[in-house]
Amino acid sequence: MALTKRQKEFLEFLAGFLEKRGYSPSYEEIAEGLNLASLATVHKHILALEGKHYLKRGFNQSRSLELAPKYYEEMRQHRPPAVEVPLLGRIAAGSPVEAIAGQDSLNFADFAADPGTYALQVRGESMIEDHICDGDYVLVQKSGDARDGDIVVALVDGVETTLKRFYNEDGDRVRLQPANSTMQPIYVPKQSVRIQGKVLAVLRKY
Amino acid sequence: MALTKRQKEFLEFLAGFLEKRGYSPSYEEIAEGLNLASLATVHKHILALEGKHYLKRGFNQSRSLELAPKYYEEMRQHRPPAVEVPLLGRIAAGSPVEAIAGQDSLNFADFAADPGTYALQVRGESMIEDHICDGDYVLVQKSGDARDGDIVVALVDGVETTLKRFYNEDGDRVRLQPANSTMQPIYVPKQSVRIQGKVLAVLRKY
DNA sequence: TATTTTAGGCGAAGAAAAGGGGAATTTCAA
DNA sequence: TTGAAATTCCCCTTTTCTTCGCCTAAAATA
Repeated sequence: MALTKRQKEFLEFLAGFLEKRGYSPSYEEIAEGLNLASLATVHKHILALEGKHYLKRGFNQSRSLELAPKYYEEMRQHRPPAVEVPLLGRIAAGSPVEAIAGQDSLNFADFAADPGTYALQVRGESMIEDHICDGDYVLVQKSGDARDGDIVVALVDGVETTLKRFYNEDGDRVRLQPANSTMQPIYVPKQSVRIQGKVLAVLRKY
Repeated sequence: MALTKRQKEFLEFLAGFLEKRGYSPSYEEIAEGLNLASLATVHKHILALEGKHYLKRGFNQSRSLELAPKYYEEMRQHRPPAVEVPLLGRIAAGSPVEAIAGQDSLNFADFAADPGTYALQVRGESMIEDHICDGDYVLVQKSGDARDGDIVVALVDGVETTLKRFYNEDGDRVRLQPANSTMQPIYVPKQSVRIQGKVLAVLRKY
């Protein structure tokens, strides 16, 4: 059972009211919101939408309108091309899977929410102690600056691009710290390093 | 029962309308969208497509057109829900970004391509030497069996669920190997372990 | 090749939903 | 008890769907 134009407007008004005010509107308020002169019309819309299972209500109860699950399902479908997988819980060695309260899916769209996000594939072992391995992908958000401890993509002297942890040092210098005890940190003047982005996430495919 | 050219156009228009507006178009609107002068023609198309099970509708009901499951099945290959980020190249310590030939974007849909894919958040350090850390998410593909060396979600004795590397051993036993030298491998008879899935990917958010 | 079927199309008339209104009535909770 | 809110009844207009002929071209069939 599909929605009509007006019914969709009705639901959107209701969703907005619920969202903003936290409680159900009265018929009077709905009539006002939708430019209707008669409460009978409001009532009819409610009966229709209840019949289509888009909303629930209590009979003869004031301000008892609720959006039904069907509404939310449909809104999720139509809106973002969300690629998501169910997030079932947490797993640890030797214990059953714990369920996670609240969040119940992992949405990839979150990772690419910012239009300036891009990916790089990592070469080498320079971040191995941060558990970023050869072949992993890093999702990088374009950003001109970084805070201490951020993992950044840095352009040094206009030629070398490296993946390192970023730290401010005394005397207008910065330290670019690899996460590999066999490698030395790089100390460079602030002016000769440009932060191209911060690592938001790491992705590894097997 | 295959679609004709015009019928395909019809469905595509309908899908577009539904997607954008969130409700079904009227015959009038369809006629306009497809450059038809008569509502009778629209009606005929609808009857034809209903007969072929590509859409559902309510008799005599306004704006009640819905795409049937058959439509989505058939259009699946046409619909990459493309949440993707550009993949700019490879990065290594001390060298410029190399461009990657061929692949130039990282598509998240690939990770969840199989409908049985789910995510788990990792607790603890038992896979730390495989660079899977506390808090990381693993994407798991449901699968009853595993090959030696796969990282699997295994249910042992019907109670314990663990994340381990899987190896077949002599004598109808399997070894579940943590990637942490402080922890011991588990040896169990094949019958008392059930593989719930294989880890396809690891995801870490900062 | 002649004939029938089918997809696609046009217009207009008729019928049923959907949308809307006014006013009286019932309900519920304060 | 009383007022605010929900429900009902009856009526109206507009929108939308359905049906009935009638047409052409292409495809299938005899």
